[in-house]
Amino acid sequence: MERIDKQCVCESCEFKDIVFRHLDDADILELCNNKHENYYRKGDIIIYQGHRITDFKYLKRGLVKVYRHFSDEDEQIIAITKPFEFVNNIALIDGVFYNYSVSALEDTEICSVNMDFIRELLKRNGSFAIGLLTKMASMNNKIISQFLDIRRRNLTGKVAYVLLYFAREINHSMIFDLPVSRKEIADYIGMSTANVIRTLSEFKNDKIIKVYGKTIEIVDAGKLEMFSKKG
Amino acid sequence: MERIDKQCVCESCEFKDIVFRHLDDADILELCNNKHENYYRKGDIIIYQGHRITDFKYLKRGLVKVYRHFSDEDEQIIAITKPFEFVNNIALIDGVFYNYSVSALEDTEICSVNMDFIRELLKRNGSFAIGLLTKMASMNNKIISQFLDIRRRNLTGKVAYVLLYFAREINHSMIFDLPVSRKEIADYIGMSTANVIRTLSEFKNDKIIKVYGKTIEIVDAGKLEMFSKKG
DNA sequence: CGCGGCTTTGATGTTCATCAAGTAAAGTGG
DNA sequence: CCACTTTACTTGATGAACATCAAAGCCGCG
Repeated sequence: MERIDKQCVCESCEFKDIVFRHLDDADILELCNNKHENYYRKGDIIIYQGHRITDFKYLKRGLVKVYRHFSDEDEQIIAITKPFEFVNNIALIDGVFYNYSVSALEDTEICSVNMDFIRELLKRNGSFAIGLLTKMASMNNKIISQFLDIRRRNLTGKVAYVLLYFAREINHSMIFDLPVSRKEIADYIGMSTANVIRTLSEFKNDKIIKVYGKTIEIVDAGKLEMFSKKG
Repeated sequence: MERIDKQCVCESCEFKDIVFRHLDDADILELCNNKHENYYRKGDIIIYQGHRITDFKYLKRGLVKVYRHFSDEDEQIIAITKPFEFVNNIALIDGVFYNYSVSALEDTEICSVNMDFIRELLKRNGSFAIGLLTKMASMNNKIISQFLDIRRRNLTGKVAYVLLYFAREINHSMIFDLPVSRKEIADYIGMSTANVIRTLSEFKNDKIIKVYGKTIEIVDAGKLEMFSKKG
């Protein structure tokens, strides 16, 4: 109980600055002893839809997709997010279950903190509560905003939009490896797989992008932007 | 400052049980003095997209639509919610603006509490923070869930879904007045106005619903359910 | 080397948006 | 209260956008 751990890794964690900024040293130390890190390989399922929520989880490294099954083999992708963007939507009430799954699109590191401890922290540390509220509100705003962005576009615009999203938000480069299959892009934007592929081929033929399997190079970002704006 | 107000209306407010449950009497009293209630007529705009967020607002009575403009005359409806379901997605950071508007679909009563005071309460009262977090998480889950529900259906299923939503969640009756125009239903489900009307007409011809202007009676909820399930 | 999954492309038909024209309803000013 | 204007609603016809189906190519993996 009185164990002093000078090497507490949470001290230097980037996430500390985002949500745990206002914890004092003692709390950080306790957090360190309460949290556990889990590593997932590409394709592993991190959170199962229908399971009970017991931990507060956030993404430290890697890339995940958040999605909902609605029948065998059929799924809708809610979000594809990178580190420090995803935290689970803790409902904080007993007896609440995940209504989505989360899986790793790349090798991924997840930090879990027991919900009871989070609840305790919230109770005694208001600044922490504000930080967490802010984080959750911002995540939800992003998700809803992206839903609307995608919904108002047509097929061409949707595909252009996600390409730009992957390039700018996820990979920060105009040449990148697609983190998902063609079918997953379709599940993301709510279109059929065949038409997603067709649209990519058209972009390729029009020399707007270059495609090497999973690798995409955006040649003419301006034109993509134009399509994304409504075309 | 020392004013004792035995008649504090917040004491008996239903919303107190939802979010402000864990405030002590002194805080409730202070809340009472910090909050102000606003009344809106049907059609009034309560929150303007683009305006700075200064208050925590929640819906006490009435019905509102939450929506985003993306060009003149064009809007997307994010949610139609009833009392105690809507609270604004407080971002709690300075310099943050609403990225949606809220307007009254019926005569509506909104309670506003200055954000600084909410921030103060969050800081010193963890149970309050947990309640607010829970409320926000649940609201966002509902919105996202409904988005997915609507997206995976075709035109007929979407219209059937919203009719059942209005009947069950909003009006608690199989005969009710539509709180929105046909165009707004279209903006809600992301289809064209003409096709929403066409679908309603088909339901009417098939004797699944009866339509008297804005009044709808669901005659065969089972068939609507069937269409809503995917048909 | 052969199997299975992902990808690609074409052909076909369905679903849906759009346009247009007309009707009902609701607000507005005299 | 009525004529007028405007806005909401309705319906049909047309074409565009998109899903679906099917067949074939590619690619990784055992």
